[in-house]
Amino acid sequence: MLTNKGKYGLKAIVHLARLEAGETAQVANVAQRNNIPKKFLDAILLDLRNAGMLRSKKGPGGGYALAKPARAIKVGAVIRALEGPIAPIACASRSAFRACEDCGDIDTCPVRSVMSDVRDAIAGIVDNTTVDDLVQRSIAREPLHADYAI
Amino acid sequence: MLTNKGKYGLKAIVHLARLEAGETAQVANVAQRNNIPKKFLDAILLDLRNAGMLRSKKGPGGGYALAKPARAIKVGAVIRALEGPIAPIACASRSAFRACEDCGDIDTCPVRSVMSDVRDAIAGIVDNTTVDDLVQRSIAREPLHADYAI
DNA sequence: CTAATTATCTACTAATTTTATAGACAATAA
DNA sequence: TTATTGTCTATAAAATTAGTAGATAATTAG
Repeated sequence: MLTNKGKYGLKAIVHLARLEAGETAQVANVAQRNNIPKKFLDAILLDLRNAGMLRSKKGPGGGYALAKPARAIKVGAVIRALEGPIAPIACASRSAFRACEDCGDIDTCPVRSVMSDVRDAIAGIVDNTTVDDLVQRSIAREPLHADYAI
Repeated sequence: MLTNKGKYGLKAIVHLARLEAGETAQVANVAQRNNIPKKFLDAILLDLRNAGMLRSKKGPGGGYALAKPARAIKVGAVIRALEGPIAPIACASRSAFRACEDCGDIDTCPVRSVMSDVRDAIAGIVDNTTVDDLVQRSIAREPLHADYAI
């Protein structure tokens, strides 16, 4: 499940990725443009900054910007930074494995088996989609850039 | 995310799928063998019964059994019955679509775009894996049936 | 230096969801 | 008729999510 935190974070990072090179955006602006509670976004952007995806600057004219090219930021990294492991269940996680307390034998557990497949399927998407991919798709779908307008 | 409810439900239905043809199992037994709180499992099996996957019989000698062959029950159906839609976010759900309140334009939303892909990836696994598949995998991984024992 | 601006940090609260539990009721078999 | 087993309603504890309040720190402009 993607919580509001993850959703807001993805929207915000796409917003930042669409800025001109060198430009920054302030939290208040990103929040307003994307209908995100400002205080909540404060905490979210801080997480993404601490994860190395954003850089920030205080004071007048300050704000946030990507710390690296949008094509170098995977959607999976954003989600993991904000929501933790992507596996549907801890025993199927690669980065944060933990056995269930109720589980007799992890090797024969049918739930773990299918949930590991699900984990891999999710990773196959989020770790092969970058923030730049999202920007390009958004642009491609905006009315003025639709196919029939070419 | 798979909650305990979904995990317990999957374990229980696999348990029932491993019974002899015509045999039933009582909730108390399924609960004990799988380390599931009995009262919680009561509610779970009821959900699966109401979804048409299980049949039940009251009284002495009663219990639960599959309502159809294990190969006709998809993991996705079990999860949906117990946890609702599989999409990570409502706007990416096919069965229970709902727009986000904060979303300006659903057609260009980058979050919805990638989460739709994730939804399809998850469905690709859970809707192509049956309860019988889980049973077969469990059996194949049990020590006495391991490859080296052939 | 001062004042305005903007990010950072800590602490807290409210709402929602998950994870159950209690106990009465209904059906069935011996 | 009694013991057994599923069914149903109501409730509560625990955990997670979603936010808010308010002080602090850094930077810029004047």
